[in-house]
Amino acid sequence: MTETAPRPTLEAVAARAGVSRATVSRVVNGGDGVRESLVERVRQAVEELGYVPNQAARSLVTRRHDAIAVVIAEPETRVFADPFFAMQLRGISKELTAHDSQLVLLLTEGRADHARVGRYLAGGHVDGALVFSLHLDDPLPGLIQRAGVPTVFGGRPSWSEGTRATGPTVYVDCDNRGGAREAVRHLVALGRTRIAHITGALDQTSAVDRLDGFRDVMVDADPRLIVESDFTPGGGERAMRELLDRCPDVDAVFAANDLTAYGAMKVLREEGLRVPEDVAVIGFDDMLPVAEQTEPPLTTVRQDIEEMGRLMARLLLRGLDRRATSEGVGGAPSSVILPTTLVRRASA
Amino acid sequence: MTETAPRPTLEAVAARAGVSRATVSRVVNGGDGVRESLVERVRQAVEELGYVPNQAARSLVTRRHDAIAVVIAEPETRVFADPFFAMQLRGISKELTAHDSQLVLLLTEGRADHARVGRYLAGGHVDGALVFSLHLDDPLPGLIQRAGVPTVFGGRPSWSEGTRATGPTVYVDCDNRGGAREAVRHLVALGRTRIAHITGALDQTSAVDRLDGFRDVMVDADPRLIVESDFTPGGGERAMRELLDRCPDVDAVFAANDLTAYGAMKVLREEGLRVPEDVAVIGFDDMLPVAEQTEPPLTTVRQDIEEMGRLMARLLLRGLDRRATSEGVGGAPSSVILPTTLVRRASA
DNA sequence: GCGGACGGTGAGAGCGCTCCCAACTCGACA
DNA sequence: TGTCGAGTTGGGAGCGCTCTCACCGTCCGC
Repeated sequence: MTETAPRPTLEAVAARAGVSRATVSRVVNGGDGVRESLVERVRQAVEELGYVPNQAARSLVTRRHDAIAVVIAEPETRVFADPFFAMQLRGISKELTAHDSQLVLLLTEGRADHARVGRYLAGGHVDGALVFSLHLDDPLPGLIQRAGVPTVFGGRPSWSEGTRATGPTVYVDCDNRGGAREAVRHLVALGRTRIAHITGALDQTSAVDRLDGFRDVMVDADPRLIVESDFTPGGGERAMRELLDRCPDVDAVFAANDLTAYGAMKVLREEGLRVPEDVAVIGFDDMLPVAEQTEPPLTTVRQDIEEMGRLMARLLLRGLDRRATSEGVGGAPSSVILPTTLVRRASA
Repeated sequence: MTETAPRPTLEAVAARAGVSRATVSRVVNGGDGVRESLVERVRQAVEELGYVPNQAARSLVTRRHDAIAVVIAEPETRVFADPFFAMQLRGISKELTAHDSQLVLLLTEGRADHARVGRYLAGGHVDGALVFSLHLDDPLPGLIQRAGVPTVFGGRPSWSEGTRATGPTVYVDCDNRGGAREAVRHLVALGRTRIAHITGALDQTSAVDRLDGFRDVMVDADPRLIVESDFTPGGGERAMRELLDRCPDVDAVFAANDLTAYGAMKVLREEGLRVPEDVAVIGFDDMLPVAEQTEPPLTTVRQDIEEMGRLMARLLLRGLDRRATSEGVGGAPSSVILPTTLVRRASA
């Protein structure tokens, strides 16, 4: 347990370097407009005293924090089990690093956490927030809105159709519906007729949109061929069992994501059904560690998850810069929908 | 992109409630020693204005932040692929929530990140830090020490034998060496004679300690039976291949963790070797999602990872409270080594 | 040789909050 | 009736920093 020492202040550095506080501040923040010899002297004093600016004091006046919160409304167990988040974070992380901003990860699980995260955001610890994995009746957006923290959402929020009081909602998503359509059309093209869909968690728009895409193609699908699930491998297993139970004649499955497809394929194998001969399987996400490891390799809808993360961060940062400068340069950032592509491997 | 509104200050609330700033502050911080009627009036004013305290201003004077940083010195891809971290975070999270502190997760990957994280910690954003997954020549501890942030380490740091200038290092770890010994003894008891060890990343003390435990039992082990790896499934596969190549007569493997064991078993299966008949396998961690899913279920050394996380948080918080109050109450926290237990399943 | 422009520097206000201390109000008690 | 303390409340300093603005010397042009 390292012990704290009283930390030197600007004042101390100023005294040591024989200049004013203002000059030290200038040097610490870039050193523009300060004579070279003084810059050097101040730098040395900073070094000798081990001076580090007090962020609280700085933020108090600048109202900037050089930190961005990433809020994921899922319990740790799921966040860490799903490579999806890792990939988004990777993208975000890269972008923020380039902007010299710190990434602060906040996980929320349950009401109490929501309130705490709300307070954290409202308390002014960060300049903005990237919010993922919203659920339908999530109180989080409301809290964030009240907190007045600029936010970009990952995935289309449920209210995205309308406009909130505070202005347009900015989000980044992939073309869930279009991607789903393409996947199902592919199954149709393969001559499959009993095409099922294992949905994602339907309290999230991505799951709803993919389901809509499925229905776009299978206009009058047998309702028994649609099984609700939750984006997890375990959920995929349960759903597949139920599906086989209801419709033993199913010959294709479009799973809401790769993890679900993985679980489904596990059950198919256990039941002695061959993929793709007996049942063709398509996933969604193209999560490489999953999709390439399945037996057989998974046909899936690719979305560039890392790029989504990067884009979210970029939109947020651009929005922040915009308001910091002359408010209006370059136009307000708006939502982005990224395209998807069907990746054909062996499972369908 | 939600827009910011100018946020009300204490002053504004005070004016609205017709009291002084000091009184509002008292109410906001618990309301002790304020007449009930005033408390009510202030509460209402707070509500009406949507007042939220400015943390920067508060921290500036209290020097507290009610936030703890968790620093993991691994790239996102690994952090999110390894359930180990998820379980620790779960424990930490529970403990911090109970203490009403916010968990701030910082991942560092590479030099640049280290510097940024160092600055973040030194900048006084958090009250303390929990640091994981240190590597041998990590500059992080040095930076943290300079930052003067109270820290508890997860896993024994390499310098733990000595004492640093700033006082004793506090860490939480499990009995890696003892656990390893027990595992290997079990293999010996099973009558195995060609017992191999696939190590973890040897720039981490946990891997070194487990290797030492292996050697404690296999005093004059054939050096070819020790293969270096890196705690990942892929690494386990590669190591197992190399091992089979070097010593086709191997009849038992003690893997440095469950993920490695998983990779090794995959290779054994591919090579047509039966577990445990031909080769017995033992892992380390008892990571349930992995250990129970393998074919056959994995015999392994259990450590209570979640408890480790909880304990780390508790030690840190206790240390912080101690210094906040009369400095010395209850004695300085010291490191804790948790016991391990061998969990016998089918693989050995 | 003088006024003005200009780069460099310091003084000081103030960000929003906490907390010490003085002041003020009562009721109790002598 | 005067005094005292307990219980409340407000005033004001100050946390460490940034940023405006006034000031000071220099150097240029006329």
